Amino acid sequence: MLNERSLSVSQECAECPIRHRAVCARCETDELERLEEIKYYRKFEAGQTVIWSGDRMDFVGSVVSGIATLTQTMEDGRTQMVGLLLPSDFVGRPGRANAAYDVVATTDLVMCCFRKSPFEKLMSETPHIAQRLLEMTLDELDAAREWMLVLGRKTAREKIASLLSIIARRDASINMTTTHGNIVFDLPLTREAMADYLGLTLETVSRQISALRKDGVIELEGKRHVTVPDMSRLLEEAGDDADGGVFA
Amino acid sequence: MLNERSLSVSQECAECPIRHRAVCARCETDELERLEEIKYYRKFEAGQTVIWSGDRMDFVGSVVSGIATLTQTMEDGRTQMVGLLLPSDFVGRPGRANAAYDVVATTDLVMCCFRKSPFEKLMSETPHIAQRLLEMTLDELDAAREWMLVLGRKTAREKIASLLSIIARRDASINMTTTHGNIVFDLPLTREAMADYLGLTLETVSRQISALRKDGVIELEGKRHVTVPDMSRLLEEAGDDADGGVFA
DNA sequence: GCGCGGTGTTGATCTGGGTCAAAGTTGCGC
DNA sequence: GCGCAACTTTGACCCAGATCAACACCGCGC
Repeated sequence: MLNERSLSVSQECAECPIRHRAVCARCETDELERLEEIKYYRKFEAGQTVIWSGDRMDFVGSVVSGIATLTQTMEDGRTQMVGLLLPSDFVGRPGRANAAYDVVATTDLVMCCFRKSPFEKLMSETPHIAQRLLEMTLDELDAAREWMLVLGRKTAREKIASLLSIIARRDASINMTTTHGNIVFDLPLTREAMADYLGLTLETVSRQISALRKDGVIELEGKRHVTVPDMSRLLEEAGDDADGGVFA
Repeated sequence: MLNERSLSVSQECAECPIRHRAVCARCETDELERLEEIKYYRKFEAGQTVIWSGDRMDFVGSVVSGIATLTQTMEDGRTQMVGLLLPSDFVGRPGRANAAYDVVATTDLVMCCFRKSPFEKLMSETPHIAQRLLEMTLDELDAAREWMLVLGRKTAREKIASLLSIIARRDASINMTTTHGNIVFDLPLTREAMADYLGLTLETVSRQISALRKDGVIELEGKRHVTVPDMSRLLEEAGDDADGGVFA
């Protein structure tokens, strides 16, 4: 979690992923200076809604720390998570006035935001920003399509294994928490949120997690702390070839 | 279908969606001239594979006429369609060497292609190309996420209705084939392809289409020719609010 | 006209995951 | 430390859609 110190003018840039990854990788000095003018931070507590689908959205931004979800809900209450936002992920769509999805913080969350219209102006004047966003959007599109295979064709057990694989990988790239070869991480989602991501019920999620534990594919400490003794085994359970699959 | 006449140098630009929609909308003359150098057409017959997942892909392009599908296949043969390419849709990913999905022509198909590396160079020199691609990619991402809701949370009947809605709409925007209020179109997909799109079996697709016909939601002439007497009824069956939903 | 392969329909049966219900676990405010 | 609420697990039963099977339709080559 970002402390006040790190939010001071001189420090924040080093901490802000969008500055580094989406906008600033190849920025010149004058662009950096302009960015300062339109940038601000927002903090949310676990459970808080960042924005409701349909609401006016006058900013874009990226996750600095914490986790948020993107969900769609039908009138009768069925909900489907369509994206998981981890640190460095970009939120919001240049050129669209209203949010298309509910964005909800599932942990305490810090976002680095940019007012939209100046951001768009900056983008139109700075070619590599659009290119960087294109690259990121294409990655998201690949992830969404990979997830379509999970939702459409995988069994409940494969779905759980796929989700654990993704979390393990994303988490590893941030925290590098491995203990003598084991991969160790905390589930950032409740069983219900996992169910909404996977197109299952929470009961089925619970049962399949129990089954994977019973079969030694994962180890559980409490409800959330997971150890994966053999990642290739987990990938196999997910129905991916060991060489990549969901991680492409 | 494009005839030879329309492929001559002076006519083709008017017919080529990418030129108009993805690249040329705001091009200057010199850019148009450069584009000519790297542009070529490819034709495919129904059933032909445009490119296999994993193969080297040295072009990007867009569909001029006909329909293609984007599919993923697991080792055991389960397949999931992750995209439907209709005229004007863009194919390929700047900055990636190999195809991520199988692309298959489901009807006779004409594509307008650009050799990739000159296209990328052009893109880096012409800001609005990257911006246009970003816009298109964001639209595709929205479509993919909309489809995640269909795959994860809708019933078989709702899935069929959702697919019919999408085809009706896309088709209408191209052909405007409505007869005194009715929406009329031909299904461009086999029952099996529909099943692969919807995460169902072909038997279930067949049964649900029969059920929708029996209930008067659609009318069928032969296996493929569909009439929708009441579009809002179809949208209701799809589980979308009448105001947009899948069409957002 | 006939046979054949691709496509589509329909029926019978099975089953993975949903639904309903109950009880266990954890953490927090008082 | 108690009580409550949120979260999780587990069991019993059910049903939507898968699977297996048979047959109908249709265009095409001979």
